[in-house]
Amino acid sequence: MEPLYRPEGVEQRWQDTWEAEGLYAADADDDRPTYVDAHPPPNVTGAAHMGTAMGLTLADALVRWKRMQGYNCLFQPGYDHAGISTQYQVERALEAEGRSRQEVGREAFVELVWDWLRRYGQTIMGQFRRLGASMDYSRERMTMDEGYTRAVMRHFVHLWERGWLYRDNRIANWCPYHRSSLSDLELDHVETDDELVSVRYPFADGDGHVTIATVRPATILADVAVAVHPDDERYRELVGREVLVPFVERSVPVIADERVEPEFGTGALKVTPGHDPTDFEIGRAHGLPEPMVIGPDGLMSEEAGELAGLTQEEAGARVLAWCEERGLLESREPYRHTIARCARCHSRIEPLISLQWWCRMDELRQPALAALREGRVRYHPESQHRFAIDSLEHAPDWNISRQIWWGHQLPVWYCPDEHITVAESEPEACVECGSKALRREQDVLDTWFSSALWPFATLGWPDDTPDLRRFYPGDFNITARDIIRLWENRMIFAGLELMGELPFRDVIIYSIVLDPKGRRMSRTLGTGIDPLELIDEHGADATRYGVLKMSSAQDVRFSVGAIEEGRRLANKLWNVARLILMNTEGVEPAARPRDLEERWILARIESARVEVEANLGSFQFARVANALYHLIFDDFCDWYAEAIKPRLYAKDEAAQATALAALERLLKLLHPAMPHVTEEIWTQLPARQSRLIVAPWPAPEAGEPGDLQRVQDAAAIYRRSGVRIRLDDVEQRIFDAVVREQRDAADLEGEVARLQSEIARAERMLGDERFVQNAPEDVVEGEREKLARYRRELDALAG
RNA sequence: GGGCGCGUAGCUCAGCGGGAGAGCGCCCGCUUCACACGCGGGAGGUCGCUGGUUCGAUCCCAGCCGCGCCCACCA
Repeated sequence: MEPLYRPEGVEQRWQDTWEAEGLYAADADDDRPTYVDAHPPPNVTGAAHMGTAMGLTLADALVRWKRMQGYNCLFQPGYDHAGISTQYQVERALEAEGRSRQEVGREAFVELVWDWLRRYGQTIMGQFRRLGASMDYSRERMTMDEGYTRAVMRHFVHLWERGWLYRDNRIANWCPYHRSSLSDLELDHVETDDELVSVRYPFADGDGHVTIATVRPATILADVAVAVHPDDERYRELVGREVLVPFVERSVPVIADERVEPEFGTGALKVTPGHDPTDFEIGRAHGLPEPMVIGPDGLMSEEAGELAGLTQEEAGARVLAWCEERGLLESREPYRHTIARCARCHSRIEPLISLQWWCRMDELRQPALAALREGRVRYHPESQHRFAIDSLEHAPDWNISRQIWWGHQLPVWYCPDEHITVAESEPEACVECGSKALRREQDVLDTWFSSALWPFATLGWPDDTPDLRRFYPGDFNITARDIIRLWENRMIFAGLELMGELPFRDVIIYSIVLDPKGRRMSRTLGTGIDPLELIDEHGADATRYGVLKMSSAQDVRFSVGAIEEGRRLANKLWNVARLILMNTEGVEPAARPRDLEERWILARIESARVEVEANLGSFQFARVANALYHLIFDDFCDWYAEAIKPRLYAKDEAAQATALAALERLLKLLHPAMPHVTEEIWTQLPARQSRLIVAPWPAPEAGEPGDLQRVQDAAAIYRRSGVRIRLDDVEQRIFDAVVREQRDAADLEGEVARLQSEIARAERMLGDERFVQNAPEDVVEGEREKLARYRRELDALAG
């Protein structure tokens, strides 16, 4: 064994070995209790980033822990076809060759995407393996593989039969680049410098005008009304009158609607149902027409008359010029506001009316809401639980159709009379009129419509499979905060609706990893950090440890220091293992504690076991990392190992056997966090029955009462004394003796003074009736214990 | 605009009602036979600000100030 631990070859070897030996595999015939994570499937064309690495590490630590506890673990790997995102990447690649998707045609384009996936996809599972994620890679799935597609079709048909799907002309976010509608969740909102213009709308029947403000003068052409707030004194008498829309000189009514914000602009709103979501609602409420003057390409459409074909900027300029000539342009001022852009291609979003498929949320959300409110499924941390309930409660109907080509085509057919037939596979005839001239809906489903099925579609649903019976429901799901509404809540209601059972009990929301300057890590900003580079440089164990350590708060700054700490920890563990292994040849591990420090370290490891279990169980991973670090550095190495060294050199068999037993337990506790280095050391221990990855997790063990306390007292004094251990002396001492020995060399005066002042302080507090009566019992008890300890220490020093 | 969170040692962060902590960095001393990715010692802090509750507040409450993330149709 080299003195410097080098993870490079070691980690790769163990990853290969564990997988080859089937230790990651989940078996439906294995009837031990199950532990299941249907892990978030990354975008098939993506690369792992820090968030991916964090979610994966936390999940893997839990899975490894439970595997050692004897659970039949399923850690499910796979990919999401990620409709819009993937299509966008392939389109970009096409454009680089000077071609467009339209030229290629739909069928060929979809084939191209598949080719692309075969070539560039499938890289993330390599990254997952490299981090040591103990997934059952033989079960890899993709949300568009054959079986999964059947599940998606069944999902759609099921919702249709329940009467929760409908097709309607509604205003939707439209991306002119993708030529598709987008859900609200697929947008970015970007601050933009714009211009707010005020334009006069003259009364149709006389003098005077109403002034409105707009940032999009081109949409004036599609105005159908001017709206004011019903309580707005300034305009009350105008309601019911008619005004002339500039440029088109169409007469439209002034109406009253509560959606108008009297404080904004002039308090009068031009109503353009075709191009604005609020206006659309107002228009529907008042039965107004819904003309559109902007087309799917973002340019002015035929309905814009002489302005057809112009960009919105050009058209807007023409409209304003027209107004200016007639004295209708009141003002133009710079205006900064946020506008919606496509999260993928950053095109400016056009709200347009289009024919879309929708999923009604009213009934679907109810069982999920009840489950959340009753705590049958819990988000961690608690604050996210409240957010999840709130966003599910207010979720509007779900636009599930997308006008793109890559994805699950809706299982919907239309006859020439536009009757709708919904079926899992191609029907023979229209269900209403029997017509055989059916054409299939061209739209595809929102990616999340399929992702929502992940916890059970990966197990074979809609078929009744042994896997499904064994591994559903799962135990937890772990994800980033911004996915709660997109995915987590939808898995919850889909699981309840289709399986009749919640897909998991716990949802863990991990930290958002910011760059060292506190900005969001982003590939486009170049502020991302590639986990693979970290693994190459520091090792997977070190990276895992660092990620655990960083995972405490809601937003965390990336700090390479945490990963370096992990590397030092791995090295430290490696070296203390060398010390023990080099000096215990031919000895079997067995806890045979004789001296106090031996009883103490076993008790200390036991207390660490309790701490690790409690914190893994409550998903407080940073505390796990912290507990392990101090256990190893402060207690096991600096103290225990130093103390027993002479006995190891002297081939004291009881000490040797105990050291091996202690090391064994230590490795087990550390394995979920740092699996590779621990397994590597494990194989070098004598008489191994199994791999560490499947070795039994330590059972609770009773120690000698008081051991931990007594040695900690001695250690505290010893450390403060400033005297280093002299190895030849250590062998003979038991700790009470050590303390006596040290006191001559120690700064006794200072130590005694300090203890006396502490004792005085504790006595003062305990003598204060207000404290004893008012403070919580455990606090008072804590003070009593401190007082007792200080007195013991003082006695020990006094000899 | 709404929600959530954060301001503690130069940096990254723990602690969350009774002694101000860790790791890194810095200073001093150690080629001690597991480890210099180490060992021992040390310097460094009005615990963002202002009030309140309490015998006592870094910790609880309120209000400010600063920062971040998520969300959002004020034209």
